[in-house]
Amino acid sequence: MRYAQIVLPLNLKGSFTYKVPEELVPVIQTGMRVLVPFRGKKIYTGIVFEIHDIEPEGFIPRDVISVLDEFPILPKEQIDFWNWLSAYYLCTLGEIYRFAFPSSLKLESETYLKLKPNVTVDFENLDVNEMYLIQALEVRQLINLTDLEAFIPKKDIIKTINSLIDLQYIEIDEKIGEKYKAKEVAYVKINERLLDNESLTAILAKLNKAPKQKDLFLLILSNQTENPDTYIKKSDLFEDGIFGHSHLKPLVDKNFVEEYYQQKDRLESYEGEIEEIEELSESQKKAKEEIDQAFEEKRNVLLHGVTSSGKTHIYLEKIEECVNQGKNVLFLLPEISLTKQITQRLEKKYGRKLGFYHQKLTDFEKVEVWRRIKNNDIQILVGTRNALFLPYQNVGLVIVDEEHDSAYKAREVSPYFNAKDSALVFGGFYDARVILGSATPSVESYYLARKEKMKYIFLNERFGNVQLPEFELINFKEAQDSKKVSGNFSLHLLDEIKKTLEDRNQAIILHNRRGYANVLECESCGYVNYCSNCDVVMTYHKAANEMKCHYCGQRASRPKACPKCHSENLNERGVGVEQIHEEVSKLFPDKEVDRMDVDSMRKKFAYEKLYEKIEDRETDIVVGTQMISKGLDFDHIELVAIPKADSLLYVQDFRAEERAFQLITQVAGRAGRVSGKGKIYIQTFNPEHSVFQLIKMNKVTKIYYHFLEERKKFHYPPFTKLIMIELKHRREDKVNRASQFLGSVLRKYLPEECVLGPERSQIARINNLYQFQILLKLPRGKNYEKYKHQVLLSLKDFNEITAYQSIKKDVFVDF
DNA sequence: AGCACGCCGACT
DNA sequence: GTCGGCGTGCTC
Repeated sequence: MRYAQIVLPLNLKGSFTYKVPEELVPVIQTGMRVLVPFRGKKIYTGIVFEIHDIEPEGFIPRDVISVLDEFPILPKEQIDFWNWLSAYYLCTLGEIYRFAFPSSLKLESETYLKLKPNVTVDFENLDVNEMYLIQALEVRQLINLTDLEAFIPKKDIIKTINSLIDLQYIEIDEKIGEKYKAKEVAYVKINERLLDNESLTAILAKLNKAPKQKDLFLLILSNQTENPDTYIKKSDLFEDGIFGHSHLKPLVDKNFVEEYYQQKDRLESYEGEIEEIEELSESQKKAKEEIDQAFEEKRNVLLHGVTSSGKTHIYLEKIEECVNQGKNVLFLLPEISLTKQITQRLEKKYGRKLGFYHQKLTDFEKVEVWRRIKNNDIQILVGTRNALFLPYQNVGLVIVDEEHDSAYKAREVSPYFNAKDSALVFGGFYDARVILGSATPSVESYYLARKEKMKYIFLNERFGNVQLPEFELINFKEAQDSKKVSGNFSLHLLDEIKKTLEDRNQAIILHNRRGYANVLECESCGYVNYCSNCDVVMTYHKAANEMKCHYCGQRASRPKACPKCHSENLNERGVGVEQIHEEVSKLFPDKEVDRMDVDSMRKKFAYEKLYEKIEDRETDIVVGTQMISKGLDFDHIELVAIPKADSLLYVQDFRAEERAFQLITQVAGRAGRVSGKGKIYIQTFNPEHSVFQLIKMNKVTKIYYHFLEERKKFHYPPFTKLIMIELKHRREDKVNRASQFLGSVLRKYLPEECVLGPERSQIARINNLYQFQILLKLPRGKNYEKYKHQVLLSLKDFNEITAYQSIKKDVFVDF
């Protein structure tokens, strides 16, 4: 007897045991997709994680219905990776499965209704809905549940179906079908048998009465004789509007013209020239040699290269080497929108052997990448965090670019894994080497590399020996006191911007807060506009003239008067990027000032358009949020200003200073990339702040030493491991009680100093769910697994309380 | 997760 | 009296 452990695309723990029927025993393998029944007639696509012959106890397993794959879709390495993810991040395999697979690859059965054979229906006793349904079934035989909503009110559906089943008129069935459809293109050609002169004359004679058809026939014929080897696209025939389907159809019906279809890739590939990469500079060569050496010792690498040091260059060399060894490369980026430079360079070299994968592809496009990876047609895959789950056969190199970027961390959907850390483990399973690259490595990675867990390689020189930009701290308090300010800008900064523009150069202004004003406050009664779903104030967006909640997305029109006291004096408080943009536009009325933030980039191709505008130097000043710190590599940006830099530090988060450092350094890196004369202006009330001082001095080792000292002092990572448990529920008292309970259980299992909280989350309510959190600070190293096991036990105790099962619980490991 | 079962309030 | 609200339990 053979049994299989099957993972289902549901948020359920572990796998389920199914019996493998005799006929499937020779074909089933781990990593294949199978169809299995689950709960009644419902059918799911599961994945075989294990095949064994241990008879289960306590229940009778059901049979595997069928095997969907000829070869395993998940390689062994991925199965190991999933198991590791599930154990490390305390999530279920089902969650990983759902996240990893495009939905077309995990078919679910759909429920259909049909009439029972040979029934006679007594319409007298049926109500309107029942009658509708029976009549519909008599016409269409099968109806799925979603179609039903079109003619029966939603709330009556269940009732109607149940009643008709009771009457034995209808029955329920499940159907499962392939969702993926290859994209097909229609072609036409003249029927070959007619291609001799005699038949052609006869046909043309026949078509004399239909001149349009005749012309179309002649068009196809001439195309075909001109280029006998190329196909004639059906859509091309109709392009100039002279002919239509009504002219072609008779020709096809009379068998003069044949129509046929060809499958076409949805994925556009580069078809242009293939270029070689340029030679490395001396310092790049040295860095590359160090990487080679580390790889010899099977060690991973943290490549810490200052902005414009040409990390990409080194990546390209390593990619080339890896491909030449017949192995494939996975190149991870935090967001696909910033792939322009790297993909342009890779495309020119690898053409069709390059693939992309990210969440913005359509489902069918994803399936096509899956197939190409599985067929080993892709040598280099550029993708975001979800690209870790493609069915790679042999990976030799993994590159995680901008490794410090928080986009590698998932906070929205489970599994809550960090793609940067996971990539290191992933590399281990494939026996591939990993390069983490950044100009501002995360404190954690820096620490690991310094502790020799990875090879640390520092590229301290910009490409072409170009100077790093110069930092100037502007004491805004002093400027204010001496009346040398205009709005949010010191006169000194405005002067510098003016000079930059006069030289026909460009400037960037960073202000990391969306909207126009943070709060709209009533002057007479102090009323502020709260979101009705969340415990946050609504942000005023002037461009859209509306109030937006940045947490649940709710929008409302801007109130004309205070809803409480009807005063019309509403103050705009807290400066947003829209306001800075407006201010700068007024200060430089004859210059082109553009804004770049999520709100202004929402339209399709808005980013691309602005990108080109900046590239063509039509834009003089770009005002934006953190978005402008990424990917804007242009030659003529010479000045970067951060008018309200203090706002970067006043964030309640132990990583606030690290983030501020990363953001400032990254945006500073946009300046003076070619000239080496970039200038950075940081306006602050606090020029003495150690982070600003350290950035200004540009002593990298000192900065990280500072961060590490702070982390050590307050027991934060990398010196401890954090796990954050967040509980959510519609009712505040309930989630409060539940988190108190979980807190006490955790304290029972763990030392007192490890458990912090529970406490109300910083935002106590989002989308009408009240949130509480418990923070666990666990020791690193050997004991960590032991402690984590205790956490699991606590969660198990908690789950056993049935009253708390409706509480949504999220566990963030390495929070 | 989703879906059925089962126990209490608001209506014909 | 019924309908339907959602809290609870289970799925190989």
